[in-house]
Amino acid sequence: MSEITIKDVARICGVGVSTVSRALNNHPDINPETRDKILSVIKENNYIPNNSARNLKRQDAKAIAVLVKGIDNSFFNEMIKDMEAECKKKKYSLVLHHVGFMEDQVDAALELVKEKRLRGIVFLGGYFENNEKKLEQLHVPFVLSTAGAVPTSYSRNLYSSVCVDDEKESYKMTDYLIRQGHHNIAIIYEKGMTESISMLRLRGYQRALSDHGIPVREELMLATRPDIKDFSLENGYAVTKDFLQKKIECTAIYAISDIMAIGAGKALAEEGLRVPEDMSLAGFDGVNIGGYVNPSLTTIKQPGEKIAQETMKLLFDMILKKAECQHKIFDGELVVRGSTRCI
Amino acid sequence: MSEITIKDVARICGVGVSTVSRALNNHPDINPETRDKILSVIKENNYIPNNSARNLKRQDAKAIAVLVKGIDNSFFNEMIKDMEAECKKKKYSLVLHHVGFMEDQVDAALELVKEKRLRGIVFLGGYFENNEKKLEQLHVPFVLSTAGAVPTSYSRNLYSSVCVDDEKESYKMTDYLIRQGHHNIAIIYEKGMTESISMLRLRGYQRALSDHGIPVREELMLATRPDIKDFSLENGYAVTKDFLQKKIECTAIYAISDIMAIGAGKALAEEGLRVPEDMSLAGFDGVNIGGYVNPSLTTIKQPGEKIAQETMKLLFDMILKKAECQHKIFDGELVVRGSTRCI
DNA sequence: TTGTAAGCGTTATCAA
DNA sequence: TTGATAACGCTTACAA
Repeated sequence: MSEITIKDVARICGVGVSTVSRALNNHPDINPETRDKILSVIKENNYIPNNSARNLKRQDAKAIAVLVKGIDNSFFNEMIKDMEAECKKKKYSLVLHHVGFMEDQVDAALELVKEKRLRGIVFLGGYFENNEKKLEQLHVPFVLSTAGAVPTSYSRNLYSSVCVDDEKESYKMTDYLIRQGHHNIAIIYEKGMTESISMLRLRGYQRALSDHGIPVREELMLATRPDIKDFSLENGYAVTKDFLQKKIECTAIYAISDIMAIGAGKALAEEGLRVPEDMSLAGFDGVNIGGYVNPSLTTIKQPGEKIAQETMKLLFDMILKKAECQHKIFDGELVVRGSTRCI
Repeated sequence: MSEITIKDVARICGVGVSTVSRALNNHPDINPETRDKILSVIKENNYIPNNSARNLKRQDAKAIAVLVKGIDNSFFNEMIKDMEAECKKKKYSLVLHHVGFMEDQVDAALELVKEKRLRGIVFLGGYFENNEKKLEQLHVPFVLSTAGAVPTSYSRNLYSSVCVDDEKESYKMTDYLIRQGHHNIAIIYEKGMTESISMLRLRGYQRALSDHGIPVREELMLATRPDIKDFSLENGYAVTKDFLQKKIECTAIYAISDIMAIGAGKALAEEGLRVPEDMSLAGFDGVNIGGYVNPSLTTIKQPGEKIAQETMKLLFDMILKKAECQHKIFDGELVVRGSTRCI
C-alpha cells in the first residue's frame, strides 16, 4: 500500500536507481532496450516520481512561474493562456500560482523560487510598494506585467515591466467623455497607495478635467467600499446605488474597471435610469464581457495579448540571453460602444 | 549569493539545526529565548525554508488540494473562497491547482498527493469517465464537487460527491419555460460523454418536452462549436448567430450555462431581437454576472456556498473521523428574472 | 532543552 | 552503458 519509489522500480527491473533516473529523464546515455523495459515497468506499476525530491535535487528545472493577484480577474485570465502558449514554445513549464488579497506576492515568489528552482517570475497585477528590498532577494529575472504600481524610486535595473500608461489612458477616456459634452463625470475608483493602478487612473481623470477647465469635485469621486471585494460587480453596484441616492447632478459615470462599470449599470437600471440616454457609462480594461452586456460597454481596451507576449519575451530574453531589464509601455485603445453618448 | 539554508542559520546562531527546525515549526520543547534569537536571525538574513525539502521529509502535512477544471469558471471561483474559509477553520492549508482542458485531473492529483503529502482532494468540475483505476490509486479521501459526470458503474465507496441533480434541474427549467407557453425552445449544450454535465442537462430538457407531449426537434438542439472555448461567451454567441440565420421558429433559448446565455444575448441583440419580448432567454448556474446583465437572466441557481461547505465537511469527516463515503445532492433554485416572459 | 545523525526520494558524480 | 554513492535541505528519533 505504501507508495512505490524509484528504488522499487530499480529492484523490479534488476537495475540501479541511476539507470531508472536516466530512463525517466530521457538521458541519452542509456541503452534503448533497458529504457523501454524500465518505462514499461513504470507504467505497469503506476510509478509516479516525487516532485519534491526532484525539485530538491535538480539544478536546472526549466520552469517559470506566473503569480497572479486575485483569482477571478477576467482580464488576467484572458492573458494567462497567451503566456502558457509562449512558454510552451520555449519548452519551459509554467507554474501558475494565485495569491490572495492579503498575501504578499513577493513572499510567495521567494518561497516558490526556492521550492521549484524557478528560472524566472511574472507578476500579474498587484502592488509593489515598500518591497524593494524583498524584490532584490529574488535572484531570478522577473517581469511586472500590468502592474503599474511601482514606486518611481525603484531601480529600473531591478526588474522589467510591461503595461499601459494607466494615467494617460484614463486621461484619454475622460477627455473623450468631456468632448462628448459631459462635464459632470463621476468616477468609481479604489482608494489605495499613491502608485496603485487605481490611483493612477484617478489622476488621469483629474488631469483631463483640469486641462478642460472643469473643476474636480469631491462629490463625484466615488471611492469603492472597503467592506466589499475590490474591483467587483458588487462594489460597483453598491457605490453607484449610494451615489444615486444623493441626487448629485451627473451625466456620465466612469468606473476604472469594466466589471465595476457593469455593477454600476445594474444600480442605474434599478433607479430607472437608461444607459446611455439618461446616463453614459464607461469602463476600463476591455474584458470580453463588456462587449456582451446591453448596451455594450465603452471602455479603454488594454492589449492583453500583446502585453502577455511581450512579458514572456522580456522574461526569456533575460533568462536565456542575459538581456538587460526593459520597460515597455503599450497604448490602450478607446473602444466606443453603446453605453456612452454625446449630449 | 547562493541561497541560505537551515545550516547557515544554525551556524550563525551557534546552535544545532534541529533547534532551528524547532523554532521554525513552533515546537514546544525549546527555550523561548533561543527561539526568539533564532527567529530574529532568520528575519535578518531573510531565510526562507525550502518547501520541497520540507514536503519530502514531513509525514503529516496538514494540507488538502482543490483541483479545478479550467481557469475562468465564475461559478467555481465563487465556490473556492468558501472552501478556503472552511479549510482555515480546520487549520489545514489549501493548495489550489488549476488543470487545463487537455490535462487529466486524476494524473494531476496523483502527482500532487505525492509531492505535497496531501491528506485529501477536492475535484471541482471535470469528467471522470474511464478513470476508475487511476482513482483507486489515489490513497487519500476525495470528493467530486459539482462533477456530475461519474459513470454509474463506479463503486460508491470509492469517493464522496456533492452536486445538484443536473438532469432534474434542467427539467425544472424546461418545464418552467413550457408552462410559460413556450413550445419551440432551443437549447445550447455541449456534445460530450454520456455522463457529462452538459449531456445530463440536455436529457432533462428532452424529458420535460416529452412529458408535455412536445416533440424533441433536432434543429432546436444547438451543439456548441468545438473550435471555440467550451462554455464561453463566444461559443454561446456563435451558436446563436448560426441558429438565427436559419430562421427556425422559436420563442425561447435555454443555454446550459449562464455565460453562454449571455453570449447568446448578444447575438439576439445584433439580429434586432428584444429579450424577452421577441425571445425569452435562460441560463443555468446562477453566477453573479447573470444578475447584472440587462435584462437580468432567468436561471437555475446552484447553491454554490452550500455545495462548497458540504464538500469540505465530507472531506474532513473522511480525513479526521474516517467516515464513510457519502453522496449529497442539493436542490437548485429556479430564479425567474427579466429575460423570460409568458407568451 | 539541545545536538547528532538518519533518512525522505530524487539527480549528479564518478568509477567501473 | 551502467551502478554505487554522495548530495539536495529539511524533520525527527534518539541520545546527551
